[in-house]
Amino acid sequence: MTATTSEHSATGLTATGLLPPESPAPSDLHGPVIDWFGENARDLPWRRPEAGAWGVMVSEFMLQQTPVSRVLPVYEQWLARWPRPADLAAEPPGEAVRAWGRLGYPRRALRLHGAAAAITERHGGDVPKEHPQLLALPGVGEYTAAAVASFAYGQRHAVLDTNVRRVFARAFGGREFPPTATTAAERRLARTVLPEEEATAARWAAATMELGALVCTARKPDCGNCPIMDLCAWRRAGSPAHDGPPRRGQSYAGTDRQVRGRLLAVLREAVGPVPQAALDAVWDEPVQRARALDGLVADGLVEPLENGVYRLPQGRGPAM
DNA sequence: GAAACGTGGGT
DNA sequence: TACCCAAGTTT
Repeated sequence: MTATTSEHSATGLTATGLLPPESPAPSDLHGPVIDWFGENARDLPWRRPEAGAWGVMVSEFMLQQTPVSRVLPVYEQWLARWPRPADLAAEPPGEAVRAWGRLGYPRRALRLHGAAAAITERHGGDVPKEHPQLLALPGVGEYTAAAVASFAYGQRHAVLDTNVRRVFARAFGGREFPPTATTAAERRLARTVLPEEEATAARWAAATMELGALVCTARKPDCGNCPIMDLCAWRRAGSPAHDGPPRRGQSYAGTDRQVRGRLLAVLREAVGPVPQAALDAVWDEPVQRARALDGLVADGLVEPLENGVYRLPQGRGPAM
C-alpha cells in the first residue's frame, strides 16, 4: 500500500495543509512502527511495570537534555532512595541537588523536588493523571506532561520530543530536520497522526520516540533498518540535506554556566558548608565568579550563610 | 521568540 | 580539535 495524494484528499489532510503531497498516509505507518517497537524496544528500567508513574516522572526529568546512558545509574539510586514522591519531599532540596550528581542542569533536581512536594501536598502523594494537573507541577512542560500521561497512564496524547519531531519531519515532511522551535503545525500534525484507540496511541508515542532514538537519528540515520523506509517522505525524496540556516550551537567554555557548574560541584561534593575560599579557587575572574554564585543563590541552588559560607539548600527555596 | 541553563560522549 | 547532540523548561 503506497501513499498517494488522492488518499490524503480523501482524508482532507493535504487539503488542510497538514501533510505535504508526497507524505505517507499516517495509518500506514502505525503497524510497522509499533511492530518494530515490539521487537526492538530497549529494556529500560522506567519502562518496567514496577517503575510506576513516579518512576516514569523521575526518568522524564532526568532525560531532559541528558542521554539515557548517563541517566541510568542515577535513576536507579534515586528510586532506591526515594521510592515515592513523599520520600523525596521529606528531605531538604539540597539532597536532591546532591543526588543529581553530574547529570547537568541541576535546576531540574530542584524542580523535581518541588514537584514531589506538590504531589504530596495537592495529590495525596500520587502522581496526578490529568494532563493539566501534571502541567501545573514545577519542571513539567508540554512534553513531560504528555509523556507521563501517555507512558505511565496509557492515555492518548501527542508526545512531541526531539526524537518524534525528527521522525515526523522526515517521514511526513520530507525534510532532514524539524524547525528550530516546535511549531503549531508540528503539534497539529502530531495530533492528527495519533492512532484513535487509546492504548495504540500510547504505544505509538513510545514507538516513534524509540525509532528516533535508535534508527532515525540526527547524525547517521540507519535507514536500512527502518520499518518505514519505503514510506518515508524524506527517503523517497532522495534524503535531501538540510537547507535552511545552520543548526544551533551552544558554546560553553568561559560562560557563566561553566562557572556555575564548577561552583556547584564543590558544594555537592562537600559534606557540610563550604567557606568562600573553596569557591574562589574554582575560577580566577572575580566579577564573573561572583555573578555566577549570585545566580545560583537566586535560583535556590545555593544557600548563603553568614561570613561567606555556603551550602546546598536546606529549606524551601524561592518559587520557580 | 530568543536566551539561559550542565555535562560528557561521539565524530 | 571543535562542533554536534542528548526524552526540555522557564523567563
